[in-house]
Amino acid sequence: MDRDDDPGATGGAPSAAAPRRTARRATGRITLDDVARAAGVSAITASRALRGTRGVDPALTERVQAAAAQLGYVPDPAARALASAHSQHVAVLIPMLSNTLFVELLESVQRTLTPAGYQTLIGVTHYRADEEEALLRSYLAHRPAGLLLTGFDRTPAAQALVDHCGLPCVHMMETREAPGIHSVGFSQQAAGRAITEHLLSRGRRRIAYVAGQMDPRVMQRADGWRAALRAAGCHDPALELMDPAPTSMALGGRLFRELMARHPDVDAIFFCNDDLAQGASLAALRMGIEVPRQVALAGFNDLDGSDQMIPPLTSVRTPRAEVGAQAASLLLSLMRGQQGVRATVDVGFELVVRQSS
Amino acid sequence: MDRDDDPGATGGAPSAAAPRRTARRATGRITLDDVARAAGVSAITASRALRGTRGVDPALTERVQAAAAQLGYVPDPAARALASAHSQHVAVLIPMLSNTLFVELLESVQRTLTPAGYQTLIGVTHYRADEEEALLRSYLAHRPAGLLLTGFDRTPAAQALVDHCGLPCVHMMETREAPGIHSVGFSQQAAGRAITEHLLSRGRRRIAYVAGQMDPRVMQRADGWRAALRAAGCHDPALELMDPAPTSMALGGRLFRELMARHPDVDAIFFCNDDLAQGASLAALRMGIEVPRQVALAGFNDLDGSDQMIPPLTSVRTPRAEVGAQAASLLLSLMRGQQGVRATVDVGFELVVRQSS
DNA sequence: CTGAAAGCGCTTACAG
DNA sequence: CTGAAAGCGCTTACAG
Repeated sequence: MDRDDDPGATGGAPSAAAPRRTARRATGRITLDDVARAAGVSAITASRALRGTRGVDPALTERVQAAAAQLGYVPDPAARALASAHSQHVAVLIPMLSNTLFVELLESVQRTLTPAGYQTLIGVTHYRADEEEALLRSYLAHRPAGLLLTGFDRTPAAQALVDHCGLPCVHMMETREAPGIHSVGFSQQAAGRAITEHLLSRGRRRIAYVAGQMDPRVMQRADGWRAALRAAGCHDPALELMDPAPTSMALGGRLFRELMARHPDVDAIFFCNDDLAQGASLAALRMGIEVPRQVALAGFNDLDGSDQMIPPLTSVRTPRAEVGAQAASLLLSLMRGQQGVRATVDVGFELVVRQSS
Repeated sequence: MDRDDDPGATGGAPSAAAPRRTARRATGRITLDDVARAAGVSAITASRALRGTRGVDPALTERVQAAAAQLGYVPDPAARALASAHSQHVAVLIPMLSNTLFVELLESVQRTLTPAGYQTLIGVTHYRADEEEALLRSYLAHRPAGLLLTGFDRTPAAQALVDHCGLPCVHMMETREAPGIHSVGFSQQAAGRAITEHLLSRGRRRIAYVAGQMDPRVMQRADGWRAALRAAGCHDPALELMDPAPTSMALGGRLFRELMARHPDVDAIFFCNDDLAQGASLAALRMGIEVPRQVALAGFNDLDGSDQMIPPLTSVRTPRAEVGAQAASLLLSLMRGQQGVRATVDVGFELVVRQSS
């Protein structure tokens, strides 16, 4: 029996046989109660039907879904997080967005996580341990369902937060075999070594390493460069040129000029990132330094434009999209409590030899 | 009197003179109640003290803050959002992160919003109206405190969501004078016109417009280009070359070759974004086409590397950091309910004339 | 200036 | 397979 004069009825909410339990909330928001009432079930059944919990009568599920759709019901993430102690957020911490590498990584992560119903909280650390710690603290308060971190280097406090939060966590870009640690990446050291060995195979002996940013992975590539040169008996520490500034084409040009002025006998340069190598390539062109005749150039990450340089740049293609996709799906498995997932995924890398070397 | 055998006491919570009202929560989380108890005040007073609501005894405020610090209390954003109907989130919707323009815009937004206690929810729309609408719907469910949108073009449904959510909203990158609308940007049309007039002033008459992405602002720049050429009596619609693909150096090279093959008499090109112009510059170099003698090149946004090109590229410097900072502080004013804020802020643009034109 | 009560909108055990 | 009760951790009125 429908009482149209019911003072609690504010508008044409579809009234099923179910009794009106409360008047429309003060906020005006359409709630689970509204849906349950419209479907003629209890709130908890509506909740289960909407979340796809198994063990609900299919007929009821259908009725609830129809009611939700008709009312335009959108679950309140805050209420859900408060009640269940977990949000549908995944916190993703990356060092910098101005390096397109991380933009591609992020896009790939989202392509996997979004369809699975998770929302990414993007945090940019600017390569600063203190910023990462602050972000972690703030994001953890939001009770995310999982964590996606870049690399392994962080403050002890940040590490403690990660260790004690009890949340599934996957590390990206580097790999590390350790109990309870999940990671997707490749060996930065091996990649640095491989490109240096390529330059050695071209007969180069005075091979420099030029880097910006100096983050952990840049240092690991330096290790690879050093190891290859030591093995070949031609390592010269003076040919290591590092600058803490973020990488850019402008910085690449500047460091190239600096290096060539100081060591005119350098016959090859390995840059920690392609933007540096691109800037160097243009500087060489301006300075009349022939590439690769006088000096061979090699970059890292194979970014947009490297194949457009004159001559086209040799680089290392790093599968960041693959890293993002695999890290995200590994995290999904962990968040779903699946057993027997792989702890470490090495996606490898690929030398892209072009005319600059 | 402290009863150490109290079965509700699970662990060494600092027990002040205040009575234990409830046992420690099942979740183990440190709550406002814990802080209030430790400080010997009620939960609501602790809440007010921590939020800085005026009208709390300074002595109490100090005691509460000390207790919170000592216990390592972190407010629960979900509970706060649920109770107050507003989170400390600001949803920021941008089209793409692979265009560094938006990365810089975003960084600038965060530099203003983060210190003010707001957290940015970054949403990337990929220039797709349907993705923007979905993001809006999802973010609105999180009850953000404010909205930062890129431009004005969206689906009617998305527009309705923005209109009816009643949330403060600032539009970025473009400006529009309309009642109730807040925007920070500059005239894309005027910028397109200015750079074209510059090329005209150099004596060029066969001036092409080459663009990728074809988003609304790219089209507005096209309008400016068209207007300038019409005014000069030398507009040729055949010299408008647009491609829906995202801009990149590779695309710039391809479009340049295509244009020069089809219209060898072109004597200047205005590119909608610098990455296209950079790719074209390198293509010209490879093809032996002299810049600017045979064809002048001009880009847009003055991105990293444009001053490294051979010759250095003429461009339009767009103050995206300024846009981000001003948009964020305008939004802050609106969220704080301040009256008499400026509805429209035009931050202008600047021609950067280098040797390519 | 301070507090007791109610409620925000969900989900988690616990019953049946 | 379904539901009534309690509770998640805060803040909003409403009193005093």
